[in-house]
Amino acid sequence: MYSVAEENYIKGIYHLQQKAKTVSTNALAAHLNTKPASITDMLKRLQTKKLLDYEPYYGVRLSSSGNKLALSIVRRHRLWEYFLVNTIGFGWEEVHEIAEQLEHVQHPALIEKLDVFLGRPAFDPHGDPIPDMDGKMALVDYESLTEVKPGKEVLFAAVDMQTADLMNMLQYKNLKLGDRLMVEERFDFDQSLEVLVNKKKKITLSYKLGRMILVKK
Amino acid sequence: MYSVAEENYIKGIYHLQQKAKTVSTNALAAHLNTKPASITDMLKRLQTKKLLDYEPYYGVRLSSSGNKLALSIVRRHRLWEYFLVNTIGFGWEEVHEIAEQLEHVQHPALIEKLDVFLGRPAFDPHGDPIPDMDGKMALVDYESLTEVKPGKEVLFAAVDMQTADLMNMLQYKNLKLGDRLMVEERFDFDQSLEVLVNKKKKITLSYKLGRMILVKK
DNA sequence: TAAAATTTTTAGATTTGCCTAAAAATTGCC
DNA sequence: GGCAATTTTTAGGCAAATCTAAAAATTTTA
Repeated sequence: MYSVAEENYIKGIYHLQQKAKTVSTNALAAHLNTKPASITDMLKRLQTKKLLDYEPYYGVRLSSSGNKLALSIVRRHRLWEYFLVNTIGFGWEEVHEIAEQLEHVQHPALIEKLDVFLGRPAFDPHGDPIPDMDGKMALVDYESLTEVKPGKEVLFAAVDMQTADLMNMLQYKNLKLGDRLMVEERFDFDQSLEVLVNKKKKITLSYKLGRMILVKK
Repeated sequence: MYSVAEENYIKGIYHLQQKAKTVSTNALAAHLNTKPASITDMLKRLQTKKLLDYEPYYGVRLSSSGNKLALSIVRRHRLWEYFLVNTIGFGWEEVHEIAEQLEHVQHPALIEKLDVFLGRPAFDPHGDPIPDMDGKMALVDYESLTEVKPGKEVLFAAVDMQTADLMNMLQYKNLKLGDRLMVEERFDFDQSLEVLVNKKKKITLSYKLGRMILVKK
């Protein structure tokens, strides 16, 4: 079995790999809130466990077994998030931190039983797809709200990163997954957006916030 | 917050304290599967955190804050066991090890929300009472089946310790909490028992097994 | 009650996972 | 292409939690 620290490294590399082919020591250090020297240490250890391909000075990639492990951690995390929101009534802004702990609970049958109880959900409360036992998950093709042509109606499908700050902000603006959004204006001055929500309410979103809102047609 | 190791020491001392006033280094080492030297180390650390009263060579007792912490860990453990059996369908023989991990997940609202969802159960699947938020729980006065007078009918109320071996054995003999038991014979030779279950089936129990079966009137 | 047996503590070492400071390698720029 | 800036690694150290072996204290027993 793998330690909590090891699992967090693998998961971190997995997430950063979604945006770039290989992951740098500094990027991983920032993501995991540690120092670069600690990253080098751990990469060497995970290398010997064949979870990743690590070439000093050239960044790191997950091996196929590392990728499999990452998907299983992501699966655990997202199923627990679904449970926390839909079964015991947490708000979506609170569950990320709890799921970070729950995802490391080890037991061969636990996640399968949880999945069955929850009804094998395909998406977590933030719109991210939940991998199945074999690591397969729904293909998603979200784009950021800042990239949508004004006048086109889209669906709020997911958030880019689940920081509590962001979730609280969305809560405050009363934006929920599934809302219909139409960009009415995009101002060149500060790139802020005027958005019509569900054909009723017009709200203002900063560029930074718009970037975090992922939508689909 | 306290580490997993610290919580396990506090919980171990709590359980051993149920049977004796003070807990010896050796007893705790056996209970936690560590060496006596490690126990001494940790007791000194927990002493400085005021969780216990430790007098070298004279055993240890939980302080009132240690006792409060122990009860909250026991509460978490038993609520998770209840969830695993009654919500997602585990057998009672499998859940102890999983709950050992889940009990260390830290979050101010998690256990309260879980408790509400479960309907504030008073007993876990092994018949042990679940402490409430203030550490209060149902008073139980169980006795071992080996101490019951032959001919007296009693209810199977709890098991003394939840080892997987014991739970599997009870599973095999088809004994469940709530069964009505009557000791028909107790043999002097090996102290084994002949027991009538639910007025229908007669089974044989070894002394060691009978000791683990806790009953009430 | 003194020697033997047992229990407990101390001393010193190990592993994991992290740190800081300095050295080495790579990249960026004129 | 060479110097400066940046990134990454190495070296050495630290804290938590464990271990073994030896010393000290307590308890048992003859």
